[in-house]
Amino acid sequence: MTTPATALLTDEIESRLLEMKAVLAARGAAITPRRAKLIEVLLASDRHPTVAEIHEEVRGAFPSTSLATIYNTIELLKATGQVLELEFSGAANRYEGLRPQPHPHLICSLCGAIEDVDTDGLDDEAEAVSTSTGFKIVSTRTDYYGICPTCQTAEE
Amino acid sequence: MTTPATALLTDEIESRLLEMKAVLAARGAAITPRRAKLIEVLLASDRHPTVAEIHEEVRGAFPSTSLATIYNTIELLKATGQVLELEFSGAANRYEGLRPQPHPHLICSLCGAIEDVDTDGLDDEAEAVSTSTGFKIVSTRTDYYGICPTCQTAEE
DNA sequence: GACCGCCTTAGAACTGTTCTAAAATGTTAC
DNA sequence: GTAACATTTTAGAACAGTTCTAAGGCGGTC
Repeated sequence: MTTPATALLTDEIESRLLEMKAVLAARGAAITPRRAKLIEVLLASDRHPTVAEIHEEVRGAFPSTSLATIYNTIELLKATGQVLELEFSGAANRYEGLRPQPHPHLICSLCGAIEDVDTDGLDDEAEAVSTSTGFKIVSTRTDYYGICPTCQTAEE
Repeated sequence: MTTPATALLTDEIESRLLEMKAVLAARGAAITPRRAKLIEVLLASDRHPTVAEIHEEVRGAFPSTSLATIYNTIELLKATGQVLELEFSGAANRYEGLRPQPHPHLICSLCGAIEDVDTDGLDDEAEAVSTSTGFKIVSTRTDYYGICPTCQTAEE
């Protein structure tokens, strides 16, 4: 008997939650209630939330939370490699806590949905580029812009 | 006897210059002196210039040029697919007129240099992602972040 | 030469992010 | 328990890049 997908997801979130807290603690940072809530919000969301969205949700639990706290905590998570930041010009950055390693994303130009792409062998490309150019490649960002299946059917 | 690289480059710039003007003209847009200068600046630069940098240079020829004109003209070029916009959060966008089709870039985290990556077969990856996800992929953005050869030697 | 539409200007407005100074909240030593 | 101290948090100002707005300038057409 296999575990249902939702339970698996919950387990994944749960273990990341513990991991993230552990990394912060190891660095000497306090796991304050606001920070704990922020991490939960980040992991519970499958939408690559913005700072504003995270702020909104954390304020549900701690109404006096300021925006600066969200930015500060995200900064802390970034510094420890616990969050992946997707920067967008002209729009708010988006954050991902579950899979903080760089990986490609699909972005729907119509509805704005952002989906993860699971790839294993993408580093081959970076490897090839590195050897041909002499660059020491540290990180890769790949975004595919297009129309998601839902919007495609809605268009017809 | 082969043509020297610099002459080739000049030819490439020259033909792009004509092409860009032709596309604008075909759309009914005037090739004003400011716009012509902007296109020249864009093509002459190998640094993926920002709007501010372009503005600075165009002002060398037409001192009263406002920033809005640069933004407007870039917008016009974007609308006709004649310029590639590289968006950066927290930093100015950068523009490329010579090769307006999306292609990967190498970005040095130390000196900020941006270099083009010449690739032919990168669409295979997009193709694979498209079939596996159902997304209709329209455009791809790939940035490799790392340390350029120059900065690597300077580090030692 | 009057009209009309496009081009341009200067500056205000806007958005997301970062900074600042002060207040709040722990934590630790004793 | 409490004094001293570092960390966290707050509210709002500051900032940078981009977009918007209203007005004026320019050039072609009839």
